[in-house]
Amino acid sequence: MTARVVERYNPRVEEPRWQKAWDDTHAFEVKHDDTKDPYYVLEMFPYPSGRIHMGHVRNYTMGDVLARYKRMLGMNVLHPMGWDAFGLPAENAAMQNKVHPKAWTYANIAAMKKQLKSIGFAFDWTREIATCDPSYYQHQQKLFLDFLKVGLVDRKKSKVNWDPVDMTVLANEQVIDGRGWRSGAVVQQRELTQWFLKVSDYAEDLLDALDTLDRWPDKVRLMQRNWIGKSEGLRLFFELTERWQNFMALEVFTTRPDTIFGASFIAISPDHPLAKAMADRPEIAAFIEEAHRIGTATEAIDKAEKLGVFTGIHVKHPVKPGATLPVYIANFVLMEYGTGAIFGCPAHDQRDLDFARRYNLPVIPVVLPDGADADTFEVASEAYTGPGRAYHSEFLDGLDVYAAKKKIAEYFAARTVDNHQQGTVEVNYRLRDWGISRQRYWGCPIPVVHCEACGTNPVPDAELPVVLPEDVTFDKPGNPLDHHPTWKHVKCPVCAGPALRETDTMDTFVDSSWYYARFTDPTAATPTTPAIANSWLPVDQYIGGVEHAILHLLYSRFFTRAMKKAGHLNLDEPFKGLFTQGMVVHETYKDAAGEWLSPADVIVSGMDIRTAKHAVTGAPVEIGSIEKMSKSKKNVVDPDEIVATYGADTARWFMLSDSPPERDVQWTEAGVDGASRFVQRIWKLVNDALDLFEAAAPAEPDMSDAATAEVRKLVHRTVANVAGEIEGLRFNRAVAQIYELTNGLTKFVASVVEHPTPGRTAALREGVERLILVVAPMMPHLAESCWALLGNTAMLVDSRWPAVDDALLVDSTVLIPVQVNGKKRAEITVAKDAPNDVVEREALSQDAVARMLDGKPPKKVVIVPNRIVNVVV
RNA sequence: GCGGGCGUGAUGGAAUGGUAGACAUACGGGACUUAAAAUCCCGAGGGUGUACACCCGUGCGGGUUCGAGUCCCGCCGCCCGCACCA
Repeated sequence: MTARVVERYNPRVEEPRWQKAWDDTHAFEVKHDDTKDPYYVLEMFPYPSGRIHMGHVRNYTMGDVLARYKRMLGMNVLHPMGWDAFGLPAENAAMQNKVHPKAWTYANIAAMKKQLKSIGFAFDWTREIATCDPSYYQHQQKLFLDFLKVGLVDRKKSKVNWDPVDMTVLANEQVIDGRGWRSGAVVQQRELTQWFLKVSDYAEDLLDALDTLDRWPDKVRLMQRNWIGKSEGLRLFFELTERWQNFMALEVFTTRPDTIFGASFIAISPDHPLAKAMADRPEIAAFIEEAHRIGTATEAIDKAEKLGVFTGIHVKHPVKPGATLPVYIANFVLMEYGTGAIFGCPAHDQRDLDFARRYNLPVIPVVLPDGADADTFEVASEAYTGPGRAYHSEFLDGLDVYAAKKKIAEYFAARTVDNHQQGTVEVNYRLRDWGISRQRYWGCPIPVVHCEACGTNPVPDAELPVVLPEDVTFDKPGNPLDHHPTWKHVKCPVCAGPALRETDTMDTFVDSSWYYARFTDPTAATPTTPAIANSWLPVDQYIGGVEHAILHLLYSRFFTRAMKKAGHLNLDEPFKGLFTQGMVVHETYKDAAGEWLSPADVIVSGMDIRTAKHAVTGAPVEIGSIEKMSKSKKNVVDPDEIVATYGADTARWFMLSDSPPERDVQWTEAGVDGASRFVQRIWKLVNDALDLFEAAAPAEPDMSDAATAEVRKLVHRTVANVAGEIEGLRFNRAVAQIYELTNGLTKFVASVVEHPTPGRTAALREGVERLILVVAPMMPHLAESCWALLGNTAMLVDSRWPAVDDALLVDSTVLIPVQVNGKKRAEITVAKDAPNDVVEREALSQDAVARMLDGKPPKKVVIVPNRIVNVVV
């Protein structure tokens, strides 16, 4: 036998070769046909910032493994990719670099698409969509108009963060210490008329349906649950002791009506109508202004003291005849929640207690913890919010919190104040309607026209899309659409008189709220083709970052419901399975001057005490903490460089190895080197095996040969296990299984070389082929090269996942550990499913067991069949 | 503050209540080589011991169990989310 000269596997040649072959054969293009089972795997599409980063590589590799695996199972796999292409960075680039947002965005898309292609993802690129393209956003405008028709759109005033220099609305996260992140100007609270999508219409449904999402992480469901923030309570009227202007009564919302006997004050929000009506008094005006100032500095809320100002007004205590409660304006009461007014029960609410201590208001405990003594129980600096029984509460005394709430609700329901039922049971949600208006250029225009004569009217369907004008300038602050000389001047669609276009564009979260549906028929003349959308959706497996756990996923869930109502599809939940992957992190490096350094500029050495120096200057470098890869800390590794140096398969393999996918993975040189070595090991294994195949006559595996039987069991077990791990997205465990198989096969090659038989060689061929097939979803290029080397003329990409011989998964004998008092002392090999008495006899006959027994009979022998024996002495 | 998660070798991490440390990385030793790289083989939680072997060991302290990394209670530490939501 003459061993071939094995060239090292060269990904720089092989990878582009297979990428081209897949392209040429349209391997990943999927048609909507119903002969095969559909499977929809989707990764969160990227913002086209210009470069992909390792986080994308990790995210898309996971989806790709699943897509390729499901394809091998014979499923019709939809695996599309597109671009979340509207957004502020394009406008910033326009301002800084004098490049048009459209040109900038499409150049970035082209660059990133090239990068994604170089990693060999099995995307159906014929379905590519960019949300900034009129062919996409015209349908979004149609959806907006349809939502308007079915009553899911609202136009109302709302408070916004207004940057007076940039003349734009800022999101909360763009306000830093009360100032605009870009201009540094003090942000104002302004009331603007905004478009809203009525998410809150579905609050209850969005909450309830979380229970049906059993393939979502509990963590995400919990975050959504908290975000929706349902609370059940009572709306309760308090009558003023005497009328003040038009105010006869104050309405509060409370979830603790059972503590009404402990009430000692009323607090209203600085934005409450009563507070506003009193703003002519200087001390109240000053207080309101101060509260607003703190309100914008989000961080300051943490430490903000509970402050208030007394209004001079009192209300009648609703259950203590003759008693009154003072009314304060308090900085901790939010106008946006409930009624903007509360009653304070200091003994059982921490905020109320802090407030009461400051203003010397009474603290009256009315809930007694179980086991506490009514005579001695006191509330000092910590409010008691736990369960217990009502006391000091007259007709509620003795009832538990739940029963007391019920009874007091009935009591107030039967009374009236100021012609209102005094108390009404009500459910409140933290979730509010979704304000989608943005005073920006690079977004989807809101398709409405404002006419002085006819009011606000939708743009007729026939006139869609409302296309963004391209001749805009960014040299003035404010919205370029608003500055455009002609664009906004149109005829009113109703009276044909002069009218103005809406110049606000939509929040970019709208764009990403329905793209998964558009992918099912990306060239349809309507937003979706309902029959096609319904057959693909819901997405079987959605994969992305946990940072979208709340907003994007909640908005998408809302959109699915809204699109259903408007007749565009017929399902409730868009994503059946959700997986949130961890970040890619890397060490950080700083030089003596405190400047961040790129890993490429640093040489690290040493083991226990690691030191680093600059690659060029040799200057000492400080090794910093491990952080998410980010440009600002320079701890990024460029996928292009990795692909150029190691190849895409190495990067893919490393991203899947070691760390559980939901956790962060640390990018290390050593790890990448290890992955790269493994690529070569597989290549060498296949080449070594090939020498043996060429020398041997065809045959069946010889199961009478112990080494053959053993290796075949390993092969079939691994195929079965890897399938299970991929299904469960436990890629790190799949990787470990594949390592074990490779180790096993490498050893087997040596034994076949030593004692070659046709039966052994046949088993080796079976093993090597299956190894390549199970590796294929993870390292598709290497797998194709090996597959071709093994003599296959058809591409592996069209191969099926290998069948498993179940008979090889069960052993006739089992190795069972024997414990004495729970500590392992011996192992026995017995027939599978051997009767307990046989197992017991065998176990007790072990030297180590006999020694521990010391001649005495065992107290007890626990036998778990085929698993373990525990002898209790 | 509230809610959730996590603490296992030098490192990333395995382990339906049933042999703790699979697999990988780093490390050490050996083979091959003029040499190195690559590759292959071997070793390895800590401790006692010539060996067979024994003791200790999954953040800390208790508990349940024949048996606990896993379940329960109480601490400590780290991470994440929400944050005056009445």
